Amino acid sequence: MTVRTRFAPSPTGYLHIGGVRTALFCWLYARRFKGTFVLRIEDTDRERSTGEAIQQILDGMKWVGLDHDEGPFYQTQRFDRYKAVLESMLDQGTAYRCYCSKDELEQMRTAQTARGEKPRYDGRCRNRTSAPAGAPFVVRFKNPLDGEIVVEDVVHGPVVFKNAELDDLIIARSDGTPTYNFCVVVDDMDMRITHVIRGDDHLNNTPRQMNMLIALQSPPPVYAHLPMILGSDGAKLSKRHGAVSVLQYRDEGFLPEALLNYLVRLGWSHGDQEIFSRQQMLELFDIVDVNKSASAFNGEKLAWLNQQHIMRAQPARIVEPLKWHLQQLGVTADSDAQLELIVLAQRERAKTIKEMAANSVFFFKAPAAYDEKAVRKHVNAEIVALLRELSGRLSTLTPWSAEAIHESINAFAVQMGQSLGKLAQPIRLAVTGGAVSPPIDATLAILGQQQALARIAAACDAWSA
RNA sequence: GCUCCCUUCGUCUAGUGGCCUAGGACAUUGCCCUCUCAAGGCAAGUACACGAGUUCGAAUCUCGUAGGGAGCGCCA
Repeated sequence: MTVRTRFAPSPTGYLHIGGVRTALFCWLYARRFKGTFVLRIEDTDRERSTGEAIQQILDGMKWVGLDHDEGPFYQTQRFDRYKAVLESMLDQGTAYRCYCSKDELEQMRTAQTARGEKPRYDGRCRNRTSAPAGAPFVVRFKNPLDGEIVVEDVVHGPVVFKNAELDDLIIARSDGTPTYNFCVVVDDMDMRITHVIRGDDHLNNTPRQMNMLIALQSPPPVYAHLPMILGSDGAKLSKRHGAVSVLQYRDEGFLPEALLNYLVRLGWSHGDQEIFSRQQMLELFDIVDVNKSASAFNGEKLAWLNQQHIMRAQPARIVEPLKWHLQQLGVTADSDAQLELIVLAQRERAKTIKEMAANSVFFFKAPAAYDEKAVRKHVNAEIVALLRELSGRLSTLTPWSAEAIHESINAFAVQMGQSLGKLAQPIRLAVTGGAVSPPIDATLAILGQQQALARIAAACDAWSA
């Protein structure tokens, strides 16, 4: 039997972290076992589903690189099929028409709640023989009255439900449209899904779905209910901490591989290993290693992982996103070769590509001003004189490489009886305007001889005035 | 309220009866390295929710308690 998994978001909002984690586990499991990953859009709620949300989900999935083999399938395009299954269930007596009004149901529920019972449908239309002519009705699934149904969940182990606890759920509304739990069952059956991997907020739906599958004489799939992801405060994920569109992480300068690495470690681990490439996740992931408890989202660890991935990536990999972030800051960079050098120089001092871009603007724009506090600390007349002299030497330096620059400055410092630090900081101020940058030799090398010398000269002039 | 699920450092986790005076990672603090900032290295503090039981021995098994979460819609 080949593995078939599915990710089935409902397009009522953007694709967020929780959704991506679910998708990731489905995708990983399918890929790991050479199976098929199906994407299905659950858009039966026409009120809340939007085309924009669908596009967002597709874009998000694409960005993180979770590619599907089949789909996307849309439930709204399968209504005929649902209708057919509905009819056959009615015919076979595994479903029945219920004529109870919403008011009647509401009364029933309040009465039950008042008695301290779980609100549920009491099955009063279950054995109805006469149908009120022309009255509106819903269709309910005829759930078994007694016995037990056990969900053999891969992450939770066996979970037992008494059928008596389950009521007859509505599978078609009075307007004839099918409801979620029913569509899921028909879809999973039709799409021959072998492993249903989803959030554990669905665990309570599972026994009903299994009962329907049994009624349809279709063997239930394997279930794996994933623990939830909580916000950083331990409460439900909200916009404050993570429940934003996954695409926002792209815009904040995160690498998709870092995000996936972070997410895969929420509820899953492989010994003490923290950093996983996409390839390693694929080789090591198994749903049976997933743990049961919910986990809190931690942005700091995500940021750390992001930096780790930035540092490990081929510099060329970072060039495109870096360009994009620079563009956002009004800088157009065209030399990929130079950008690769910038990545090399900056990657251990930026947690995100956005931050890297912000730290790198000076390579493209001469400083408009100099950090006053730093100038006071590092610059005086003597230093300016030294810089002018050093500048003269650097003007004849060839090749203009980091090594050569380092040697030249070092030799000059020794000759003048100065420490390298005494000289490096003022040079840094002159060329960047601030007190922080990559090593001064690399910084000057990337800047280019002409630009570096021009900036030093300009600074000396400014500081002499 | 009822049903179901969950419970190891602040956070993510290792751990499946003796290797645990509980390991790793993020974060925090200190030190080292050092031209700045980082990165890196080293070190420190911090956890088995609680209570019974089983056992020679329990973070690991059982039961109870507490706390947290989910579900109980003509939403998905």
